[in-house]
Amino acid sequence: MTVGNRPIALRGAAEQRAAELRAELRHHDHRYYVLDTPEVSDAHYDALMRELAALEEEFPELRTPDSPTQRVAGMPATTFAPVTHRRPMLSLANVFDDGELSEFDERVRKLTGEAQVTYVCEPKMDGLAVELVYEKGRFVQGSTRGNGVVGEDVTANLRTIRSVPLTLEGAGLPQLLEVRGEVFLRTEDFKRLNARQEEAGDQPYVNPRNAAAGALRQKDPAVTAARPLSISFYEVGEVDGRAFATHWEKLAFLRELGLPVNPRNRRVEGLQGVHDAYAALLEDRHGLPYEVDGLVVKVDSEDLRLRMGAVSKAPRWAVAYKFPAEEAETQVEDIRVYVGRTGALTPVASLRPTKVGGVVVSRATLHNQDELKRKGVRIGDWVFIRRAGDVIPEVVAVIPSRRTGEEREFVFPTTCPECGAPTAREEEGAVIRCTNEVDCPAQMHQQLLHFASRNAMDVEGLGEELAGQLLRARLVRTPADLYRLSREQLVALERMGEKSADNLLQAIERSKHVTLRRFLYALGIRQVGEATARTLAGSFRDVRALADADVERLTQVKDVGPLVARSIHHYFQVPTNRALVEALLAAGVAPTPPEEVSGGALAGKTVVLTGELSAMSREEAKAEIERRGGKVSGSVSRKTDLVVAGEAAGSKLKKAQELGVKVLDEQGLLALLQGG
DNA sequence: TGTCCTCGAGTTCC
DNA sequence: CTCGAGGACA
Repeated sequence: MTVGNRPIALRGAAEQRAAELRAELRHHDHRYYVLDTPEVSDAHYDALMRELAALEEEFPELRTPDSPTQRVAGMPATTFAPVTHRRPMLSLANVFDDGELSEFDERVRKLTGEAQVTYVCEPKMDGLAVELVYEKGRFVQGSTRGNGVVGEDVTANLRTIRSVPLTLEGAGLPQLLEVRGEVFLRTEDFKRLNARQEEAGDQPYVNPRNAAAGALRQKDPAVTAARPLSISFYEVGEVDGRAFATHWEKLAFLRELGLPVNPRNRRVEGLQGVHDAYAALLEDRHGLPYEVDGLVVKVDSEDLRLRMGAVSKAPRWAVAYKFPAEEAETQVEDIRVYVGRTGALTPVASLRPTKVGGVVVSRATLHNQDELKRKGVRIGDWVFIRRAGDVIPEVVAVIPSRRTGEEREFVFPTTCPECGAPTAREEEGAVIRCTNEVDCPAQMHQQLLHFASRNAMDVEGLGEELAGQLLRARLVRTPADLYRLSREQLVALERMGEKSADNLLQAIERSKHVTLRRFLYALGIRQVGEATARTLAGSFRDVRALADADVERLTQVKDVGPLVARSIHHYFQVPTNRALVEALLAAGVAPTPPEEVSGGALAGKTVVLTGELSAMSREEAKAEIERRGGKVSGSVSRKTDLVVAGEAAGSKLKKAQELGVKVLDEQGLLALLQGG
């Protein structure tokens, strides 16, 4: 027996799945709209909705009037007065890739009979849609979208938004004007708000949109006022005595009235124009001061819009082209502890591999014990993860409602997982360390890698894998042993040919000629990074002199305070460290003190490099600047004399412009280096 | 004493 | 890149 041409069993399964999906979607709607505490990401919600829509497409008899697919979204809360929109506030259909966008464009052209359509592209700000009503130019009522037909009266809260004009100016104001826009939190304001939440001991918000939703739904407008919401307008609803031929005209009208309109809106021609706008926005996405989750594409001509109309919940003439999700949820399969160069124990979550922000993420750091405790992550937990731009993936929050009771609390080890030595927490410090200063294999491994790294001794070819092999084969215990390696010993290692062995030996040999600053940095003394190593090299000019210096003498060095001084002094008090230095010197490592530079072209200047340089690497540029007496620093401040901005320079360039610091491009730098 | 500026350290993926 | 904290300086 079949229904239509499908076996009944299949239909039965579909029916059951549809019921499950509906129940789940309703649950999430409640969490999201009523409780303001969503427990799944938008991407997850979208996926459920799409699955349900697909099922209903295939089995139309399953499409019930109360299905979540049949209404816009959400439900009115009980705490605010209901407002019925004069015209329903529709939501937008989503597309997720080029193919789906092309289908949209094709549909538009077919329905309108046009060969090419003009579109308006607007950044889709991640916030909440609202409608504001102006009567004779006075702001009289504001409401949320709600379910699209009935929303909530949030007039008092909207009044607290500084960029919402309470009265409109200008000649020929309409008697009645409805405007629609998005309420959102700027990224900066979001961070500040969350910092305050945490200080007050409250749960931080997962993202700016939820924070904005929370702020808008405050019963006390004073609380809303303390949360600096922003607004951007993009549509006109009901309006008296004013007709618009295009959407672009409408946006201009809004702007003339003094209503904020996004300056990134673009009017483009055809599909290609939309593609370009999308690519450009995606590129700038993280430079914008607010979160954007896609591009809204609207047919510009009002006439064409009328001819196209709307389907049940969304207009046919517009679509939201979504960016790849930067948030996802996944399960914590395990929590492991890694031991770093300084012995710091770092808990890392092993995640079920999940695609987020375009890449598959399988690990995320939990930083330290405090962080772990604050987030309350347990093994087996479902968590929100987020990866914005090039930023390292992070666990944002646990999703408590997905707990089954099977989750295990993670117990921070009291002994080092690598060497078994007891672990200890430093006074006032957040990190827990392995107390074995001498022969913890993990620390030895990391120290060896650090010693050989590019900015230290620069032993090319000595990476993660090889360092491990050398240690395991007991060919190397300290960095000094590198200088005793023979060709025979190396060739005996797995995956090590004669050519590779020779290359490595050469690299090791080359590293004997090293500057004192690199040498000091390579030792891995705690609190001594590249910058401190440089000042120490200039001040002492000899390792043994540094090793013999007492705390008082060390403190006299610029940028060295009591803590750094004690750390250096302590390092040379440990006999094995002292022995290491002597062994290195005996092996032929000959650190050279820096040349005295005086009166170079950049003497005494602080320079910051940002962006991508093409003619030289960052390291080369740094060396050239230093040779002329300049100092290269990592962050821009008022004390910075010059910022060199290469290709695709980001936040540092912006900061330089804000502070009025002199900026040069790469050409400018080259000219300066040559001239000097 | 408080504020600003830097530096060190840790980290993920390709 | 970000966080936290050391160090300089007013």
